[in-house]
Amino acid sequence: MPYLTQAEDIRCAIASCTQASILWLDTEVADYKTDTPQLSLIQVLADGNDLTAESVGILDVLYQPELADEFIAKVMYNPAIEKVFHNASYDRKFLGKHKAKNVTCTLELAKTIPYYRLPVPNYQLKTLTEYFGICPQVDKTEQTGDWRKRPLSPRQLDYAAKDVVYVAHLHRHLLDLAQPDPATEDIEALTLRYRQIEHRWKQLDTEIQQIKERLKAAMQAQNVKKVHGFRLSSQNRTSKKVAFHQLAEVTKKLGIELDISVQLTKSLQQKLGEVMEELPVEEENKTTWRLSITEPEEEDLPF
DNA sequence: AAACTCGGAATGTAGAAGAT
DNA sequence: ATCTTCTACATTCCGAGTTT
Repeated sequence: MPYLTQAEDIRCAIASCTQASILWLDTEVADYKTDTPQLSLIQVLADGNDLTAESVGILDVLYQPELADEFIAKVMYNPAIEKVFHNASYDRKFLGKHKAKNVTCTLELAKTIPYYRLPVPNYQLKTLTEYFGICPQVDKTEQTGDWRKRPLSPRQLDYAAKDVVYVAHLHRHLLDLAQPDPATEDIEALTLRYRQIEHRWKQLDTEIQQIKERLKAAMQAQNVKKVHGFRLSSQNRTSKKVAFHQLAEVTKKLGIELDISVQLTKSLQQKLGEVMEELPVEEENKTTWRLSITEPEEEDLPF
């Protein structure tokens, strides 16, 4: 794997990055626990056909932050290049913040996939990598290592390179599980599948529902605040209201500018009657869709 | 029957704080 | 270094009443 420390080599690598349409990335940070964390490495994988640790570029920017800035300006700010990270919000802090464009996060992507398709206890890179069989056993001990010391140990470089490779493979797997295009969905198949699992679902759903209610009531009655994994909490809500005419009167008297509009419900509109015409009423139209499902016909019960 | 409305409850979300 | 959890706030959902 190319481990680059010389400025000209790194510049060259950045230049070739700008030619890519998609990059898989990871970073390592020195002094991450202090209030002055510093970018140590930028690991880049540019070739989608060669997802191996040997093709990962490791850019050592710890003592040459101007090269990191160059990377940020030329790659991170460029909306034409898709940048894929795991937990991108963290790396973003060091790589361009909100000005970074076209950033994809495999953590966020994984979270959008429903549990039944991706049944994992958490979305750590280690967990997902092992779940998809990308690597049978991921060693994370280097993660909290010292990324300021130089030279870096072979173990550290190996870890740094592998992490990006995992991200790239994971990205592939997640895209395979992504939502199908509504335009080409098989509606017939979906309705059939719905009827198939409807019965089982209702049984489980109603039971879960009832268990939750019983637990809530029982914990309240027996004053149990928590039992392993279940927590009962309460919150008070206080809301305040004033009669409309009083609010209008006071604000007018004191000349208070309130930029508020009032929802004109059907009944209000009736009360206002013709006065409606004289008001600068703001209209907003929106269409909402809802799916209603009726009991299946007796004949075609699927069970 | 079906389509609207509405309000409160349920659920989602962003960002900070906390935990290995 | 990477997530998970927490909290305040926003958005969506859903049942029920009303109208078409």
